[in-house]
Amino acid sequence: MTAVRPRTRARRGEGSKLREVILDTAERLLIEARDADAVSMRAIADAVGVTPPSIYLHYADKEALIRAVCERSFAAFDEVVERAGNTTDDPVESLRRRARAYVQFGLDNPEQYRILFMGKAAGVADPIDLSNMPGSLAFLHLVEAVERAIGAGLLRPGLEPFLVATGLWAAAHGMTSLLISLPEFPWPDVDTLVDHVCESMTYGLGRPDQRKQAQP
Amino acid sequence: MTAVRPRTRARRGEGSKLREVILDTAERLLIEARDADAVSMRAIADAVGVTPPSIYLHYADKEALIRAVCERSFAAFDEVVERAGNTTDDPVESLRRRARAYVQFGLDNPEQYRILFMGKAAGVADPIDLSNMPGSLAFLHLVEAVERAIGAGLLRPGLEPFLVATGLWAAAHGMTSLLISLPEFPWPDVDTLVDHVCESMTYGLGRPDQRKQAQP
DNA sequence: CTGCTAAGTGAACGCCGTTAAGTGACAGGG
DNA sequence: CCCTGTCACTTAACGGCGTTCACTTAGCAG
Repeated sequence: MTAVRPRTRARRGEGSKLREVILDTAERLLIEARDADAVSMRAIADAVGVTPPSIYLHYADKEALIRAVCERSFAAFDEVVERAGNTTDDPVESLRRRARAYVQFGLDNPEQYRILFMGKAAGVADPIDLSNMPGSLAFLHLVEAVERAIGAGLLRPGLEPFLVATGLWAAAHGMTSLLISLPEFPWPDVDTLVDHVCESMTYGLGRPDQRKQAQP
Repeated sequence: MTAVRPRTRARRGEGSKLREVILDTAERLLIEARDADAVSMRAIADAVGVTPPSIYLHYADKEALIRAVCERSFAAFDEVVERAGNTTDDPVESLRRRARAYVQFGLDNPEQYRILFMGKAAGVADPIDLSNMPGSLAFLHLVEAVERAIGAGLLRPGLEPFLVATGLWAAAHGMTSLLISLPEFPWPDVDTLVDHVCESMTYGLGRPDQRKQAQP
């Protein structure tokens, strides 16, 4: 019962203003409910002050609306991570700051993160367009950051940047994902965890003197 | 249309046999649909050969039934990972084999994994009982495996086994989770990825000579 | 055979996402 | 000033969902 039909009809040619209002409202309800299934089209329509079919004038279906919400939330994702990475000149420290920013951003937008990165796989019928995903650009920038670290001689030469970036992404995502889905686990402090994992991946958990072989 | 009411009423005292039949059927439909939402109680009842209310004689609600399916699928999880870890005497190699087994088990039971480890956080009202989760025992065993590796002098002394185990878990989960949710990403071969991440976490991505400091 | 009770069924409730058809207001032309 | 087209929306409904309640039927003990 947030706003029950106070809305006045839009003027001619301004029908698409409703699109924005719906998006804002859906985002608010999604954040409040922390669960897309618990946000019904009817509830969104009610909160906007409109009837349910009006939503379909602007969004094909519920999934499209929810995805629009998530994509807008994550529009700033790449930029935030990039900015965090650019606060230092040390390419390895930069990677650590990127990881921190990644995890924090996910935790700040948990349901959106869950829908975008932890949802059910798209069917073979309508596969996700990876290139349009908000995270794609961020991943490309991560690959570049890895290349800089290798180029600076701080990571082992010969490492494949793509493979390294994929591994770093998986590690950051793993922390984010588990923190979102299993909050009752006795997690250490988030930054402690992120720093530990970055430290592990940079310097290794193994004793240097026990090192068997360093692959190229 | 898999089996439309061929079922004969159970004998007296054997009502709980239906419980197992429902569980088997729900598991089958869940695997087929790869999506719990797409498996309706009515569809399960139909496939069993029974009416929907009968399910509620054995399971409180749909969530309880689906969770029962997932928990049964993951009953063998800890054992599988342990067995994989016990195929070598080298404690570090053992960790790598555990990671491989973890990821593979998740990929073999993707929807169950997604529900158990990538679901929405339980509300504050009814928090998940972590100690009863199938993964809890596996995590404890992972902590022990880490302790053995430290005890054998293969990992840096002074490392906190719990923190290390949490980081390894996050890394393994991150790969599993992303592989499940974003199959259209150009993933490297799964074992290549797992091995790379394990290698990174063991020996580090950094050049040994560039090492700054080794935290205790 | 009778009666008890376990093992189900039938029918309904209120919700959901979605669609087809209808309506009313407003801008522009005559 | 009124007519008319069309844009912005509503009304009403469909089929499906999880779930509940009242009811019935079938197997067994006595």
